[in-house]
Amino acid sequence: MSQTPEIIARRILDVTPLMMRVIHTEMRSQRAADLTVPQFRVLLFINRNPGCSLLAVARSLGLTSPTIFKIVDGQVDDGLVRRQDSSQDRRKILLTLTPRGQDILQKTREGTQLRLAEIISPLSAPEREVVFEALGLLQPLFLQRNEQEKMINHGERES
Amino acid sequence: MSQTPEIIARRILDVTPLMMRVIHTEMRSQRAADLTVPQFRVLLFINRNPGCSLLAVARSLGLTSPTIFKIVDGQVDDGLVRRQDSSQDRRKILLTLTPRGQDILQKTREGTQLRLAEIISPLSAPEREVVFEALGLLQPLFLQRNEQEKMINHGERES
DNA sequence: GGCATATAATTAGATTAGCTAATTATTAGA
DNA sequence: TCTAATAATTAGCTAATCTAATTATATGCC
Repeated sequence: MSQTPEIIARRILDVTPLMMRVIHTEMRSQRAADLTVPQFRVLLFINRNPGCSLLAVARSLGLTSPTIFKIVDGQVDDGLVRRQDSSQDRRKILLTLTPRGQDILQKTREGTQLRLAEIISPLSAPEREVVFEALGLLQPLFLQRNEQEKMINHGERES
Repeated sequence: MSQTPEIIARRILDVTPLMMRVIHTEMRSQRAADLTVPQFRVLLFINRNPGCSLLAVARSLGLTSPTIFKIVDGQVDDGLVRRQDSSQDRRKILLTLTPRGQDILQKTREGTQLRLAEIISPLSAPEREVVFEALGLLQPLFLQRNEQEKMINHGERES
């Protein structure tokens, strides 16, 4: 018998905050790096998009520029991110990771991934298959949803 | 071919913050109720376990008692939760929802669940089955992990 | 029965993340 | 050129989270 979308939604609502909480905790316990989840996500984005603007980060994470500003500001102080003025458009800044930022990003990613891997290790191979497939199904749906919301908030601009 | 726990972990790390972000946004957009995610989860638990203690809420959500205390305190002020002394154990308090709390919980749950249901509506019935099963597999693992962490924290304070 | 210890709620104080609104500098356009 | 829009920033607020400490009560051991 098939589960309705409502039942699935209910379960998403139960489980997602729980997972998020654990991810938070695991990430903090990475002694070397000690990044929070938003900090980690900012580093990830800058790593994938070197030379991006602050606003680009904000849009991609679905947050506002003051929020990203604060996070990036702390990361510049910590020597993880470099902020340069743009010569093309002097209103903009260009964000890149410092070597230290790259290093810490990689360590945190590896560490947190390892802890999560431990947590899910009781799953059998077929069960892992199910989880993998499920997350693969959910990801594009939620990505798309985020995009839609940004459109609504910012009007219809292209990045 | 089987996915390794590391691959699954990576995917959890990609998808969970994304889902969380959408849940947050959807929940805030419920104009009638305007609950945050943690507030919502607290109400949910008290609704399922009327007369529970503060610590029971904290444990079940994987948070500390001061955190829950603050949330509940606000909800008592807002007339959503009732706090009574326990006659059996006078250290404890008994938490129940007020009618207003029940009402707001139901409205928010319906609203947010409906939005989530919309988001996942592109999934086919078998795909929904996969998602449902996957979340059912993950939930106990992450719940258990939360419990373990509390143990560890307690233990380290003594040593 | 009385003291040591454990447990439950709370308080205090700090940090991080998030928001909106306002400000400043710069670019673009009518 | 003067006005609009855009990018970064600042200011000031709220919420959620933590650890550490405090208070009240219960439990268990001698």
